[in-house]
Amino acid sequence: MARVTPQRTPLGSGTPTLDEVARVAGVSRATASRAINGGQRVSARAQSAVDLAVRELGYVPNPAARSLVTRRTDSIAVVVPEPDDRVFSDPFFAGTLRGVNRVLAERDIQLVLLLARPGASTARTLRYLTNRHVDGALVTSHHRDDRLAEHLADIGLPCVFGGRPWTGGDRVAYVDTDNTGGEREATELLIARGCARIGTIAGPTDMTAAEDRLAGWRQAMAAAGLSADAVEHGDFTERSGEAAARALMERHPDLDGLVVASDLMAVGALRVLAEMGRRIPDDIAVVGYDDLGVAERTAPPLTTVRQPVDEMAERATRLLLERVDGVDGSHPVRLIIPPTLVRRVSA
Amino acid sequence: MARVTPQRTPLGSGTPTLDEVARVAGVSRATASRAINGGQRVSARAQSAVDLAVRELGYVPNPAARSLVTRRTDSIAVVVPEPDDRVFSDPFFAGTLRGVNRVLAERDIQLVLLLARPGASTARTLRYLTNRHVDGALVTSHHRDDRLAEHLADIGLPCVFGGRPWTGGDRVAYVDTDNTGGEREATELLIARGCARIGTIAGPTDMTAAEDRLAGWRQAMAAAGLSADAVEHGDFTERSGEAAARALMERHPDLDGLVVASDLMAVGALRVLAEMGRRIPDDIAVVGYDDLGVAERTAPPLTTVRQPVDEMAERATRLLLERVDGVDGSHPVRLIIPPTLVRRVSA
DNA sequence: CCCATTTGTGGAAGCGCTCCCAAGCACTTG
DNA sequence: CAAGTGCTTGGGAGCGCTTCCACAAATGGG
Repeated sequence: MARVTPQRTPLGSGTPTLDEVARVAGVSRATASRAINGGQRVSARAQSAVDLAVRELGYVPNPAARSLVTRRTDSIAVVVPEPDDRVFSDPFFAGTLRGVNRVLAERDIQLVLLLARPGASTARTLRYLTNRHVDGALVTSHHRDDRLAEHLADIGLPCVFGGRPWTGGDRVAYVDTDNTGGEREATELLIARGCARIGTIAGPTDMTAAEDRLAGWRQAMAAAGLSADAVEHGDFTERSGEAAARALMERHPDLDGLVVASDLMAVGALRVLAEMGRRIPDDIAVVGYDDLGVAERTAPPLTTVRQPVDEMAERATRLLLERVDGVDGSHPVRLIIPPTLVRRVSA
Repeated sequence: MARVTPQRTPLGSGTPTLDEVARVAGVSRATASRAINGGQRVSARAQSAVDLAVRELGYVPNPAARSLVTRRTDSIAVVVPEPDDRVFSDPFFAGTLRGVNRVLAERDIQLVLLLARPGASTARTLRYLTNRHVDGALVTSHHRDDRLAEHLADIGLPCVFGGRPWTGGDRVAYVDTDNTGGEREATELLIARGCARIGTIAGPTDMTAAEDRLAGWRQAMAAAGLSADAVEHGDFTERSGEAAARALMERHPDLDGLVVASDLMAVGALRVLAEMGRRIPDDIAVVGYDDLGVAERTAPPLTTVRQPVDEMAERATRLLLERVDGVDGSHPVRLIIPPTLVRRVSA
């Protein structure tokens, strides 16, 4: 890590320091510091003198100096081990970021976005976290191979996972939704409406949420005594949903029900089904997963399983902040938020 | 800003410091520091001793301490004065983040995402930047009212804007694309193919990109002697495109050409036109703007103006890093990247 | 009215790091 | 052989801040 141009500015000239505030306010640096940080054990007189000086000088504390001694950075990382377009275009990500941001805004904590390309830069990400550049980490969209959970547990950085990690789930806290139950319920809906040949478009095999949903589909199918052989995998994108639907319908033209592990993939599937002239839901009923905006705008509107992403993100963030504050040692809490089936037209 | 639980860990126990590295390597702290930071003026012997000690101890430098003296944080902020879903679901944002990240990855600089709700938290954002928590700022998607450009120029933080700011454009650097020229060209295409009644769905009136595109449309219309009265505004979302198209077609049912200021809005417009039974491009030709993935998947594929978002973001980031490195004082550079017309089916 | 408490204050000691500077050293060179 | 040259090296100062600690001043109870 070659550093560049030190450019050691004198600074005595520009930015005011705590010393100057103290001098202007006519108190010691210690008192000024106390007054600025919550004002415990500070007389009203001193407090207002400091306040005035701060305003007058336009003083802002130097975060590096502060965090050097407090050992806090007042920022947390959101780790996304997947910087492809996929992440950004997925409303799941948007919702997560929104939820996180809402909580952080309350407390004046900043968000550092760590986009780690799988493989190469995982090391970099890990180094950054090990450095304690941030007070904690929120990991989202992790895959089987990045052993992030274990690594983070090893370095002892407060962290919370969005979604159950593959391994190390017993060592880190995570917030998840009942993917299995949700998809089971979705499948049961199709069964209840009389579908007999139900296929599924599952998500990537290296993500727990996808595998859990697939398991839910399997459970419902087994319970109804239906054969669970019509499975195709996508990667949660619309395009992959198209491809999967095409493959599925080719192998199983008799399908009258389709359980899709994400709304985006369902959009692709709907398009393919429309092309093939299948009427929905009469010829084939379709149910998606997510309900993050797209489901209500498809043709026809998509019956789907809603996961409360905002809430999950919010809960995860609060959990993380608690651990950062040291409220709870490092007990690996897990929080499961229930999904809800949302009925529209497609099933 | 009340701080929480100081939890002053002794640290002498846990994380190794430079002192310990120096002791283990049998050199002074100064030499150890030099060895770690690029190894200028360090003998091979000392260098390898330090390297060994670092590895052995698992030493990672404390970023706060380092940045306290170097006055650098090795991180930059991406400021998004608009944390709505809009930002996230817009491929423009995704492309920007991708471009930025690509450049930062080369240099081990981190990305702090500053989502500022318009109004309230702008102050917070500004404070964060004033604090010099980051070495520089990249501002994207700014609106007329956040006087971010002036503020940033005032506090003297290195910054680059993505898109020309409303005011203060003479005080800050920015990277933009020729929105006016791009939309003019798009309009000329419609005129060339024989359209005589051309309407436009413009973007929000408080964004320069949107206004520039509208100006381009006007220029082309004026040059062709056509009346430029069929204008409707959206906010770059699909939904607003729908509404605008509906309104436009109601007021001007005779339209045979439509210039839309974003592909997302064009998607909405296409849907409305299809509902109305208009054939595209025969009854009405449509041209979009962006070409960031959606245009090639519409029905029919959308003729559009491509803005090279990735490149713009990359250039902007490089420009920012130059200013952070102090290569260029604060000369308000501006960089204009040309758009290109991409012909598909819709026009 | 004195002593025990509470409350407010400032001095000073660092937090871990970088970097200036002067000194040390092994060589050249005149 | 003395003086100059270039490269390494470590001492030490200091970045701006928080917080421990000791002390002074105010308060209150017996």
